[in-house]
Amino acid sequence: MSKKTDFNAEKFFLALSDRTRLRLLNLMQDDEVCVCFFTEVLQSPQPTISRHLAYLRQAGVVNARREGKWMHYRIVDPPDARAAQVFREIRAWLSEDPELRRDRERLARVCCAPKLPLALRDAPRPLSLVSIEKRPATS
Amino acid sequence: MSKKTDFNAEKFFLALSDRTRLRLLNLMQDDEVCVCFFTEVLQSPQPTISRHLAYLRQAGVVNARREGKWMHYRIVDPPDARAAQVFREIRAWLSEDPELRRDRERLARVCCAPKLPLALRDAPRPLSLVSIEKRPATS
DNA sequence: GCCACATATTCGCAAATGCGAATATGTAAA
DNA sequence: TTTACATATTCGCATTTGCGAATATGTGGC
Repeated sequence: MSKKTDFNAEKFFLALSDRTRLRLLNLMQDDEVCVCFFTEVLQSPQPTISRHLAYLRQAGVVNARREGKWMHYRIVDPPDARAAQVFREIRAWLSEDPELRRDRERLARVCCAPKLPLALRDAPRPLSLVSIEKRPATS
Repeated sequence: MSKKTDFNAEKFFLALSDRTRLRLLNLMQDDEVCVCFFTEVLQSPQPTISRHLAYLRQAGVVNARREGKWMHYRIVDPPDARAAQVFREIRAWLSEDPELRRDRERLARVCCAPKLPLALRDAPRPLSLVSIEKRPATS
């Protein structure tokens, strides 16, 4: 029904006009992220997260990739060059927001914690955080 | 109830998530513009235009200035420097949209027309267009 | 004061949205 | 195929939004 190319500005801004969705995008800043980490970091029910991710997908600002049972979401740049530039600047702007900063820290903490919350024992971690996690101890 | 400084991103994006409001902002690109021209160019009922302008005002993206019976609206940059940068880029991006281009042309035509539509005989024109209008004939 | 005019706000209602609860789908493993 | 688990979608329902119609407000001129 809708083609890849029907990216429009109103839909784009509507996707960004909700705090939950901004928080989700913020967590994908550096990497694709598995849905289970979104629910853990935002402390929101899974259907809520899923619905907001669907919203972002339909607006064309994220892609989903399946890996076994897990779904990874990543930011995708809009086809139009100026729109892509705008989107990058928006992300840079938002990343300074205090709550969003805390969210990213929380994601890092959750991923690197030696004792993961029960549900996340085998969940695939965001790549950038895995590399931190696997860094040899400074001893 | 709400202070000048409570500019937030969600509200900002929500303000931009509607075609009518994007068209309004686009018409203010170069100058402040009188409400009567908005209704003329967009061909929408006055209360609709007024409501959307109020929306933009509450989001902190435009200011209103009264001049006698007329109200002039102009774009105002957000207090945060990065937000302001983002807003400028957004406007540059949008100004390439075909419909928005046509709207600006239509505004120029309406303002410069020797026979103004009945209601706009005495309406104050946007400054940049007035200067075009008053340019001496090339004869 | 009254009137005319530009713009803003209110009101009522139809349509859209958001959310929790329940259910469905897709995948892996036994 | 059955089970378990991660994620997506559907369903009801309460809340919000958008719009036209009507009305209110602010201003200038008489």
